[in-house]
Amino acid sequence: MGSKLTSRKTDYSKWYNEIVINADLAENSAVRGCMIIKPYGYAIWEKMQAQLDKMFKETGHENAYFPLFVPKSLFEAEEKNAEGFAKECAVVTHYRLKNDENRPGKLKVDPNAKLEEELVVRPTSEALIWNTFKSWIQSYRDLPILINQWSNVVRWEMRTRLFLRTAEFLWQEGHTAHATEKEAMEETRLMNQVYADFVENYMAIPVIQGIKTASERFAGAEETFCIESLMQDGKALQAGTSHFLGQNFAKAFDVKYATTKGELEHVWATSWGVSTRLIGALIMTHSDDNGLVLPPNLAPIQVVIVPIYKGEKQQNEIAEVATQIKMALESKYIRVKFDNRDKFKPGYKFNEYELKGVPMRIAIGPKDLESGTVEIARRDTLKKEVISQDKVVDFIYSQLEKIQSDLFQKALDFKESHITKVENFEEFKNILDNKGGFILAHWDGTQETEEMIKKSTKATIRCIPLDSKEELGKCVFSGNPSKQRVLFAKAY
RNA sequence: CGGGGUGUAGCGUAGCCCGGUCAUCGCGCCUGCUUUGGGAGCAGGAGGUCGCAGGUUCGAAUCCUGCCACCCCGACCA
Repeated sequence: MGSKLTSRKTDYSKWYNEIVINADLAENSAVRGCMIIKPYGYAIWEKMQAQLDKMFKETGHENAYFPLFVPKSLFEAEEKNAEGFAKECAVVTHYRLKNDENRPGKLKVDPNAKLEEELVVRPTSEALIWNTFKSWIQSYRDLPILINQWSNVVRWEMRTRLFLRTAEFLWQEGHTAHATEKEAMEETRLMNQVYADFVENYMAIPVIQGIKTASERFAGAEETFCIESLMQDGKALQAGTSHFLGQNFAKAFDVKYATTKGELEHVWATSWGVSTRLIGALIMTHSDDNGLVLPPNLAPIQVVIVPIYKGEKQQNEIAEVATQIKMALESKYIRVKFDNRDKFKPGYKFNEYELKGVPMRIAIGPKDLESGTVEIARRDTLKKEVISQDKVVDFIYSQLEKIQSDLFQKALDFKESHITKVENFEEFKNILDNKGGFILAHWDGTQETEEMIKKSTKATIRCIPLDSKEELGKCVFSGNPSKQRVLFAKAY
């Protein structure tokens, strides 16, 4: 039980569109890939976006938008960042097509339309944004700059995975500039906390906050904070990251400010982002074999009303009751859909909305007309109850809250029961193979050990948890002394 | 880029090893009637250059050659 995104790919595709981009960007190399954005998935993303946007603004950020294309010379300015992304960049080399004389009616890239300088389709926007920050910052009075951008980015991964790793994805990227290291570090931590709050309270997904090891760090960052979540199949998923960039980008783009004493200093930076990958996390955390299970706080439709009737007369009678209930719920800001389509039978609709994860369903039939009741079903538990019509609004209202907290609690219980402390490598491998989930183990702090463990088990260090306490021990792999436990898991 | 696999109707597939009324079945779609409290039933119907191009043969979805596309596993990754 418990759904994996992969095993349900076909099912989920039923209500999603697929947009596939195939492009020949250069004559000698076919550059291919696909982007998958699906209307229903997008509706969920919109809800997430609205809430995150609110939280960003509450923490003092404002939205801006920067170009899609990054001139190559600009892209390569911060070397580590450029190197980290070099292998996954889509590159625009030409600006025109023309008729292909060998294939009538077909087009080919016009070799005469080669760009002087190639344009990189942004895999992330640090370079562009820092190039802009350079012109915005002269004095300490200009700081801090707290910017967020909602955008799409392209990363040409070798292999894609629905929602988790698509060639193009939607995300937000926050970029901030600060006068002091301390302030930048505070910002990094703050935004990681904002992510944790959002994911736990709105997505009902428990997370572990921590910092990444050097090898897992964002290219160009000094420190990467993250939130790690656990999927139902026991694999970990990085749900969001917040980077302390130090002065790397300021130095690469020569961004200096005058201090109160009139001295020139490089500014300190952060960047942070979450993406449509979160939709994947949502699916893999809560869904079951009947389809999606959405937390009420994010469900595009929170309540669906399905009428059951024989004949037009009865349909009209029920529609009247349904419409009243709909209006009453909407007055409490509950998102309701009354599905009065005659083309589908009730059973079909029940299944359809279960597949879509609508948290609550109200069914109204002839029996209910007589007794003044409705039947209410919960998506997460699949339990049904008959409620009198005058109590529907209060009942739904409280149940939506309950579903939200129950979903979180269930996921939390799962996560807590899948964090295992191990003391030696045998145990480590055993837990990994038979139980899955997170493993808390001692690590000697070296990259070699991390690499060896990864090679032999495919488990990586997800993070060094923020709340981990100092505890002397021996590295689970090398036996060398260790000061604290770190969090391992197989990850997506 | 390395290793495996698959291409037959909108989707999922049988047939291929053993060439010959084999283009199969399910879902979906259309029409009609009956149905409607958990994905309806019956009857009828539409829809296919069997990935593309060659070759072998009296005859190719089936055998051979070349190409193309896609999928899975690895390296890479939010």
